[in-house]
Amino acid sequence: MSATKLLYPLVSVDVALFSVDQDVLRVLLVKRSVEPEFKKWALPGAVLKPDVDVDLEATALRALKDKISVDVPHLEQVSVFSGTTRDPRGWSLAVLFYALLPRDQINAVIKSKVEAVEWAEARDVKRRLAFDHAEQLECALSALVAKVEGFALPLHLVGARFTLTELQRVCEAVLGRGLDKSVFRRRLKGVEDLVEVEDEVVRGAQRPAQVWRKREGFEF
Amino acid sequence: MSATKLLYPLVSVDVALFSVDQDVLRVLLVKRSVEPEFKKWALPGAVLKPDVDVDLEATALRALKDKISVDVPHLEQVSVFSGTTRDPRGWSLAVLFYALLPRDQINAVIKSKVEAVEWAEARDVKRRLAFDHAEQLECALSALVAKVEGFALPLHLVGARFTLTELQRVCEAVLGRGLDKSVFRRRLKGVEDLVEVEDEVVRGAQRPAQVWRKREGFEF
DNA sequence: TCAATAGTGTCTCTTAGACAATATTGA
DNA sequence: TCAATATTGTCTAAGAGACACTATTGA
Repeated sequence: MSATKLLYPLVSVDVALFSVDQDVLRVLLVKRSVEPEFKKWALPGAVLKPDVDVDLEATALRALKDKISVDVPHLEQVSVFSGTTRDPRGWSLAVLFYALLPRDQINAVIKSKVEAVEWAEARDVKRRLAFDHAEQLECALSALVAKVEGFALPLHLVGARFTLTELQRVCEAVLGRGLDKSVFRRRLKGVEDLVEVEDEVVRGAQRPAQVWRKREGFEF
Repeated sequence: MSATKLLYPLVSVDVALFSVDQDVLRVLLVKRSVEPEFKKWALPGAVLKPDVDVDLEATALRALKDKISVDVPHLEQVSVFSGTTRDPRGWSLAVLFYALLPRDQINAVIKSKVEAVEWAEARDVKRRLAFDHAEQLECALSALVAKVEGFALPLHLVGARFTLTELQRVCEAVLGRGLDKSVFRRRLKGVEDLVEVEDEVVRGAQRPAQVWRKREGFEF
């Protein structure tokens, strides 16, 4: 039991998969079906399999493969958590990623009979999380917020077609605070990743809203 | 040979130790004394020893322990490099840190007979580096520059006592560009980490310069 | 016409950047 | 006095934030 523990660390990957639903930023949690931390809620994760994964991104993708039925866009490495105390099995090392799922694909989550899954409010997770996943979630959330605070548009979180107001709502959900409409749109002026969809509008009981799409090859 | 390779990744830590000398940002390189990449220049590194290191920061400190004779202040995790191709020994995972050494301690580097060491210009390393260390160095440098571009003062790079002009030169060395004196000093107004040392000045063939020190418990 | 939301304009205040002016020393 | 660098001040332009205004629809 202890020889292996001491010679090799347990290397794994955890992923905070974010999406926005009903103007609320959510993160995907799974209920653990094995020991340790059996039946506790946790971020999706996977133990590194050197014979299967070409690198840690591959491990991260594998961690999500049986959780959602679509390809995960935008995987970003956040940080590493390591040491002797974070996992009861001994010396462990977890590389944390975050991933973004468009709001129109939030139902692509696979409902398994083995593992319960849940879209929890990212800022107000009711569950007590396994291992150091509460800290990891906080860390991933900070990284995402920092990026959006720096004017990056989280285009991977909106659907294929969207209005500027929808985009603003998504940013507000990520940031956890309201934004001024005028200031927000002023910023969008020079953004190359936004493309106007001509002759397409969303109608309601008000002035029609212009529809936009993402430029091919946008990054974030 | 291959069973171990496939079951466990090689986990190591590399450290980019930066310092400023003669207004030039430098990074510590060591000449490898063992295979693989024998005799090539590289960032200081260490293989994780789970029975010795409590976490990866401990591994990073150990990687520098026989390189410099003083305590390393400010160790910061940057990124992880992983995969099957970056190390000839097989599946490997390297966690990159950067560290800062005050300019007045740049001679605390231990000259070993086994390993040659060198303070190379961080932006213009003449050597071809081992493994993916060129990429790692670029990554660490970017992280450091980003932090200083965001107005953080790299106080760990200056000596115990310094003038504001010296501090400016250090920032310029890190950023790789000149800064406006007036703008720079305007920013310093509200910085709590800077403490004026009363009745101490540096004299030369000009108006004396006020001497400053770092506040106890400063972070970066 | 009105409610509702889309989209734009305007004012102020802060700050970065450029550059000038002043201060204080040793030689 | 002069050269050299420290330290401070001033002007301008760009941008953020707050908020008001106009536009266009369905009911």
